[in-house]
Amino acid sequence: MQEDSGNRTAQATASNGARKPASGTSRASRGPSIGDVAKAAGVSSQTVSRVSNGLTNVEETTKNRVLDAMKQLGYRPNRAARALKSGQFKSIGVIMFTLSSFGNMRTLDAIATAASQAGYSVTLIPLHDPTTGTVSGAYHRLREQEVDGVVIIFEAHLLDHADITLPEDLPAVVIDSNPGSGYPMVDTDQAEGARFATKHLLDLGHQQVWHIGGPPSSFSAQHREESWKRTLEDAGIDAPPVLHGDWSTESGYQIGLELGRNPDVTAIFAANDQMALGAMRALHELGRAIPGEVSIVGFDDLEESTSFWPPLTTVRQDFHAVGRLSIENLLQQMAGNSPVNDATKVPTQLVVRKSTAAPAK
Amino acid sequence: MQEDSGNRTAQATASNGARKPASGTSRASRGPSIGDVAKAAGVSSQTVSRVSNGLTNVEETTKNRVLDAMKQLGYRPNRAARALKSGQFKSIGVIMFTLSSFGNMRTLDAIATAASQAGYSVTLIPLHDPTTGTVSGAYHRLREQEVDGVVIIFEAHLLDHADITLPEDLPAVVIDSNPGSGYPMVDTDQAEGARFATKHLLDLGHQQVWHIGGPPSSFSAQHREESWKRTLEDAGIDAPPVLHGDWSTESGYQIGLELGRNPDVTAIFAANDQMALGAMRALHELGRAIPGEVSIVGFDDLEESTSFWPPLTTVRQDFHAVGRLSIENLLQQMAGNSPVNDATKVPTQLVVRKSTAAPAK
DNA sequence: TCTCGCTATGTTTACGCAAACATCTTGGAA
DNA sequence: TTCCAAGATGTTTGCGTAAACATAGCGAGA
Repeated sequence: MQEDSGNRTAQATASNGARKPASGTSRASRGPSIGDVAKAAGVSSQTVSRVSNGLTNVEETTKNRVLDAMKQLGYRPNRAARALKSGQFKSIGVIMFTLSSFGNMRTLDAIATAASQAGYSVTLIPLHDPTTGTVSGAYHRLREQEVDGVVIIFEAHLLDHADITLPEDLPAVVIDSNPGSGYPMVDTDQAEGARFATKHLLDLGHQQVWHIGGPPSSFSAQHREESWKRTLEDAGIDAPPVLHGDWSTESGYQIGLELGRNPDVTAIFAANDQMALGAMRALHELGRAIPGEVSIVGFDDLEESTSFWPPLTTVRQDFHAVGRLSIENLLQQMAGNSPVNDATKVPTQLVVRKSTAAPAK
Repeated sequence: MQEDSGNRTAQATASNGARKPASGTSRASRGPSIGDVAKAAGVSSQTVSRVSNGLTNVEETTKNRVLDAMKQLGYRPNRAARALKSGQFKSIGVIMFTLSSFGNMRTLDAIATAASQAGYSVTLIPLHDPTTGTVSGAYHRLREQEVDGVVIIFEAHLLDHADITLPEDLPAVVIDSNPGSGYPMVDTDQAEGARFATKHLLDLGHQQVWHIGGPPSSFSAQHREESWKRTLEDAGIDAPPVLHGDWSTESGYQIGLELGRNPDVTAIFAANDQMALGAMRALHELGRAIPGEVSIVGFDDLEESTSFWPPLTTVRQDFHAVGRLSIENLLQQMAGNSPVNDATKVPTQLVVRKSTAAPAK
């Protein structure tokens, strides 16, 4: 029912096909070209091009004739040809080590939306092995793929290790990096969020706030930790030692076990919701009431966090804004505007639920 | 240092350039072309092409000379030109309505990995508004973007509504659809997973298993529900009415409240982990012990599920395999092999944790 | 009436690459 | 020694598009 319709245009290819798929060139039954449309409409190909690009200097009737021909033939401009001619690819690359984190995913979602609204497609460049070799491979691939700009989503220490150098004329935006990276940066205001969380616990009357940190190699984690520490110090409190997890619930669980055994611990700020969840599990197992004996605050605001037991007080990140602003910045750069070198910070929001309360006296 | 090298070939363009960045064509300071490399190496461009494509019939010394020249000039092949010439784009499109679901994101991750290993890039086609217009817009964009194949990740009823018709010669694979869609399908073996979950509860001694279903429009949800029902019937049990959520924790919570008030309910199978989580929260609030009074099983196995309170017994989906197999199928099709019309089912695995136990007598 | 100047349209060309074909070299068989 | 086969390399060509450059047509002002 759908296999005998192949004889539409060409006779140049009339004799091949039947044999075997050959090297791989065969199946590209190309669609109608600008020339086919021109022939059908009885105009020159240049006129078709003008219509296709929305130029105004085409007479109404001619234009309609061309449009009809396009529709009839199902014409679609060939991006490859366009890119070759114009040197632009209308594509934005996203370099990332993993999609599997909640934040990255949401950010990517926003990036894809914003990019597609601006007429750009998004090409994924996954990097799974953070070694020099792999990253430079990705760099190469980037060049090959000829994107017009890139968004780099990963923790900047990997960037450093990787010794990645993007083509100097390639617009780039970095997410979750340090400000000194040389690229414009867009990120959640980590410091603000951590301050909100810490202050919330302090305001409830806790004398001390313990911290479950993210991996020290992560700039997000560093910023949250620094801000937590500074907030305590501003309140005249010496910060207790930090226990570092790796963002996973499991690491949060282990650290929660440790903290939970210490009766002095009444307030915990975890660097993300998953570690907070793990810690809550540990506290449950130890029989420590939340928030009766121990209060806990997370960071991220996962969709699930509202249904954790108890529902988790946390800091909401606006990943959507991060993604959107990244693209805006990138588009600016691509438009040739001065390289925007500032660090855009996206505000956070404290979401108070049931995992925090005043300490028992 | 790199701005006075423009007199390379033409004189037709000799006088432009200096003025202003103009419309937007400017910044594409194109890299070296195959011709530049050829000149530098003192060979013909065709020889460079041969080296670039790994053809064997080039003498070792020549090859090295070309390679050196490539490295020195930082040459990278231009994909657009290659695509234009060959009719292939070395790119796979992924059509999806939302990235924000756990499964989709894991699947996408696997797709990106598998595709890049095969030398393909991945282009995202986000669809946020499931109306006919939007989808057909996406279809058009697809054509424009000239991908060599597409993976469609969304619930198939949207496909139906959208009345999407992919170009008939465009290889496609559908995930989470019904087998009759006309496209090869790859999906988790939903029926098996639901059977595992239901049977697990039955085996523990529960006389009845209630079900929190996903939205009826989702094929995954349908399959899970059907299989749950069949499993009960095979055990000689009449299935109770199904309560349908929308996959969210909130909907699980609402349904959990309802089920929890019914003292007859001792075993629940939720169609995903998030609804299971919501239901558990409801049960906690109602003071019903898990698993003492009520056992509950989820579906998905989120990373977090192991730290839910109590840790959730659930059915693990192998999203990675789904993604990988999709790409494998697509590559097969693109290689011109017979259209693989079967439905590939990826096995599931029951992960028993602490949310299930034998019913109290 | 003629010419200038604008708009609508057509023609040529090059973007970078790689098939297809042409040519040159080399070594071995007759 | 002559000639040919096979491999190495060069030349031509066209993929689809859109700038750059022609040309044709038509109205307005002198």
